[in-house]
Amino acid sequence: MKVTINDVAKLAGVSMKTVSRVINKEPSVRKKTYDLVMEAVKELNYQPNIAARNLAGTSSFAVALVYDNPNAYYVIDMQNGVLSRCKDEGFELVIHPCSSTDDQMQDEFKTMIQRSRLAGLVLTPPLSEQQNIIKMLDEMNMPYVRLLSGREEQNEGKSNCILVNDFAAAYEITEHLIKHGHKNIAFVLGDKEHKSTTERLAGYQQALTDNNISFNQSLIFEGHYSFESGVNGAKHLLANNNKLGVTAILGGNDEVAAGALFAARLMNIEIPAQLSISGFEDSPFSRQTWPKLTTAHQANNVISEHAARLLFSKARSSRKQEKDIITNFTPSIVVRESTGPAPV
Amino acid sequence: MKVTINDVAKLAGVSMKTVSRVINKEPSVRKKTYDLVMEAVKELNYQPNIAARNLAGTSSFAVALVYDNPNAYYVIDMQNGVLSRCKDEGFELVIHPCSSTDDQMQDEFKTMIQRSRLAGLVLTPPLSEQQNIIKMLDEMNMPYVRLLSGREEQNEGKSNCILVNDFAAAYEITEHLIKHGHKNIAFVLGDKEHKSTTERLAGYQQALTDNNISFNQSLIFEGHYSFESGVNGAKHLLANNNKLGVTAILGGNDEVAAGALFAARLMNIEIPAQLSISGFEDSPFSRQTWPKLTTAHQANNVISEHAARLLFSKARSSRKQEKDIITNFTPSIVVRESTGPAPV
DNA sequence: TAGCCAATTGACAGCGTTGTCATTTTAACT
DNA sequence: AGTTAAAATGACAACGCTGTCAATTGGCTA
Repeated sequence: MKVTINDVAKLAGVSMKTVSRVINKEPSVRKKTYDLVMEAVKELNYQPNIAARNLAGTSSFAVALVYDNPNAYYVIDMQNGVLSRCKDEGFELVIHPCSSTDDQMQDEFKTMIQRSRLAGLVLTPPLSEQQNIIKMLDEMNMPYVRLLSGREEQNEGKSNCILVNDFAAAYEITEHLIKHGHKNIAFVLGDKEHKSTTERLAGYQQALTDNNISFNQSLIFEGHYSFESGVNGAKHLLANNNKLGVTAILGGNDEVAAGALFAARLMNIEIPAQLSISGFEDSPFSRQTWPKLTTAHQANNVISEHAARLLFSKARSSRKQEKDIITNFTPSIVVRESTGPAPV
Repeated sequence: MKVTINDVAKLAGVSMKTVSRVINKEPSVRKKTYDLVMEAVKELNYQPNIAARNLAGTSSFAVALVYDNPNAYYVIDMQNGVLSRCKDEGFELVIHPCSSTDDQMQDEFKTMIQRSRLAGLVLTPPLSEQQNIIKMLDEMNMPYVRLLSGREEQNEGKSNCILVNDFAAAYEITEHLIKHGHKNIAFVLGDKEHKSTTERLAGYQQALTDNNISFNQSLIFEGHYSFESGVNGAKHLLANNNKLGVTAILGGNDEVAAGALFAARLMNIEIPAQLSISGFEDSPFSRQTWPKLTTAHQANNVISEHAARLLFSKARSSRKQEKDIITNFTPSIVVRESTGPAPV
């Protein structure tokens, strides 16, 4: 029942170590030997024992995904992306949800790392922005990859980051609206603690500036990344029979946009005839509203898969200090039914 | 940096094996010795090495959660529930999303099991209903716990199941509506392949029967567990200026209900004044609609935690064949703003 | 053909824990 | 105090693999 590396070695007529070399894709194995071993592996349907590999080897075969995010869609995408890479590379995935506001979090985090003997970690926002965490990992000499909201050109002192260019996404969406004749474009922001919020706001402002539209603070609603916040924000912005003359609303993310959409409906405002609404992230949420949301597609599963790939390469070549790698992802706008020409 | 069981043993002045006994909460360790060891453990901040435990021990310290469910909220709840138990018990969690329709699924599944050397698995619907999977696990003699939709009294040939009583939930919601004067209660069903769908329908029918309301097939819309299906279902049921005289709609789950809600709004139907709507599951979804949905609360994180607990106890006492344990969870109705008295 | 270096392969110890079984200690009896 | 069984503890091998380093092989030059 249980097939060990020794069984394979015997069948192939080589030593255990050679089988090990083949399994681990080490160089300096003759092609002929390689084939011989692989044949035996297939014949016996040999499955390497992860525990033994972790124990014996100097490096481990597990990575952790750390998150503190209430958005289930986001988390699932992240997991699936990392997981698909893990499968290919024979790694295990340890998921570690946590609360960044919890005092004990850091200790617990450390415990988890020590227990699991990780090859590395993937950090998602907002944890990826937390300096104490980064510092701890550096001290432990533990490889990690961070997912951050940011622009490539701003990369100062950052290393091993995957940047999501929320600035560009917001710019593009705003420009899309401007091209459709919108001038009074409101924005229901997400949590201000999140870098993505400030980046999206900045992109929005830049687009206005580049199109000679002056920024109007009263069109900005400081909210949260939630449906309710979208409802409240839209209600506020459209108050008094739309005194402000808002013709478009950017939602901080899709949930916020969905909330805004709902509030507008309650006020008997036609979407997109009377009001355009857009979100960010292209979560399933944006397809569960009606009309469907124009949003900025952010391929979280692709991004997380990339993060995992980066982490693996980093973990493997731990001796030669790789250059600090930065990868840039720019969401692309997806135009659906919730945006249209500005009403005349 | 790295603290082993040997370090603890030396500090405590006992053998490694005794430390091992303490760590594993084995009996036959004197209280005094126990305290001594625990003190040393704390002083050194000793963390047992999972890989070594898995390798050396006869049983392993990892369980898998297997799912094939597009509902992100559901999956996250399941994960968190199992995970919290894992943390307490020092187990690792391996997550295994898969596609039950995929041909290769079963092979891949088997590979995963062999690689990970699991203590057991938690199976969620619809995989938990698939006989080929169950059979395979039985043949492999691999412990598992199944989450199923069903009623305790129906338990035939089932073992180690956690039953969610969707029948009772539907009954309760239907009765709630009947008590509020509703007679023409429509139902937008979920996927008919899911046991939960037939169970919910049966509960609905029983409640009608018990209250002398005849079942009307035209009030049933066979849909899917999706927002869009809810929209379509409601449109269909309320067509022709509500020819059928529907005063309430049950959504197959919260997503479906949210869709129905949206469709109703589009038709300028006031909720709940003119139409009551309810869902199932009490996912965050039900709080992201407006008005918030009346639904049947199903504590998935509690359920999954319970499943994990059951699995651990099963995995530990593998020799004595425990009696086939069945646990029953009955969702409880949560009345929010989407239901009210029937219009007169 | 011998000689030499690099490429390839193998022998063996050891990773940190637990299972087995032997040994010691304790408690409970004569 | 002496005996005995039970409880508590310890010594040591083993889990399945990889790192180290030594041994072997092959290819090439002289």
